[in-house]
Amino acid sequence: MTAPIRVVLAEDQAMVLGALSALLELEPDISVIFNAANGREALSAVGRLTPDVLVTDIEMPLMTGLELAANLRTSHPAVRTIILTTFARSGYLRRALDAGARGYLLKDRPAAELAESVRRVHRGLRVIDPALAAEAWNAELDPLTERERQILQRAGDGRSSTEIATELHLSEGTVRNYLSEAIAKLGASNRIDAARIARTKGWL
Amino acid sequence: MTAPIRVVLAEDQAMVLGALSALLELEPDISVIFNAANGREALSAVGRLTPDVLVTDIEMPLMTGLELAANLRTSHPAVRTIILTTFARSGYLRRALDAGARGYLLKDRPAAELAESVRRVHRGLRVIDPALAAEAWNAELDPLTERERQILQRAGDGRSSTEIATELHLSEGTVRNYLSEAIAKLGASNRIDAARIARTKGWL
DNA sequence: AATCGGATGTGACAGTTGTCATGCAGAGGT
DNA sequence: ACCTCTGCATGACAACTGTCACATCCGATT
Repeated sequence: MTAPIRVVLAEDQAMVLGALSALLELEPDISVIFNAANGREALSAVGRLTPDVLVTDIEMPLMTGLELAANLRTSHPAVRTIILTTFARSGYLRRALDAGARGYLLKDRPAAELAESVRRVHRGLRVIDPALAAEAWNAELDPLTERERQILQRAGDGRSSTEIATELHLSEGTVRNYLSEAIAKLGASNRIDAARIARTKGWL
Repeated sequence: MTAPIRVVLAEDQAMVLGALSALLELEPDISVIFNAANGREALSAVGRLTPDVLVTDIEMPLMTGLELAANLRTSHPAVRTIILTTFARSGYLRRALDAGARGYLLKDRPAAELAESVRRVHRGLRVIDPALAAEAWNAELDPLTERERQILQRAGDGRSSTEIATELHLSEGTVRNYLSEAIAKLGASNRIDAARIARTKGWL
């Protein structure tokens, strides 16, 4: 028998981390050598242990999974990264691939796919959630400008045009113009709807 | 040796569900007899299998964990329910306890606490996340009426007063009145802000 | 040099939202 | 019966929001 695949796991919810670890440890050909609670911890573990595969969540404190992937791409190119996340957002997938990730897996896929994905990625293959890959193929690009994004974020948090204008040193009319533009671009019916849509696409 | 504790698990993210199941199955005195993907499935599984303990997430499609707990309290009072969730919201905890839950556990607690909590609850004890319990002690009560909650939910999704009025068979003025009330009660500056505040407290 | 897109601004207008006073009907408590 | 609370409603007014037409400035592309 060949040596097991050595895996580092990164996930900020301790119980989910422990559970995923238990799940992978059930596989005789896979060995979880470190459980990291955030991206920073994972980065240092990878440096010390040089695993074969890294499985990481995206939204974590200190360092996100996407930042981690981007970092490892240059510092440890031999380590193959799988992003494991709740979010089926084409914007995230795009960023993950740009960061050199070899896999993008959703937490609502069956548990068996995790080990299988680790094996595939270890063999040098790519594993992209099929539904999301299809969607990303013809997904619109982010139509928002940087200003529109800034303003939409704040509007989505319940700030008024006046407050946003003050905060960003703009006139109130300008803020309303940007929001109107964003609403039109996203086909939304008001600022809140627009913020919601942008969030689900991973553009905020 | 006594018979193992029979557990039904409910969690909508399949991979997390499988992983938690694997984690509990590692314990010799615990046996996971059903994995449910939502509250409705869990409800029927409990009816068929009458487990000792139910471990359930809150936010799930078709039926939330809180609704499930409330339902089981009367239909199957012998089944002890543990809520396992990401959200440290005192409003959720309060609703969970009102719904007859015996445990409220956060997903960012160590993995070992899950099995331990199952055992304690099975022995008839309560298990409440200590930090959250302390916070809930002096947390404000939910000031919203049922109508206000319904309307605030929809407003927070970007629906206009008119749309909400049509959907709920109310007049537009009434919808605005309820929103105005909710905004005042929550000390918010507009409907969006109000929805945001209510959500972070677990009142939506 | 000419053009274009992005960032910024103004002014005007219509539509939506937030507030308040006030009213009415039904459910419960005294 | 009487009172009070809650849910629902209306109307009026002020404030906020969304849209549009138009204008200026700047940097990048052609």
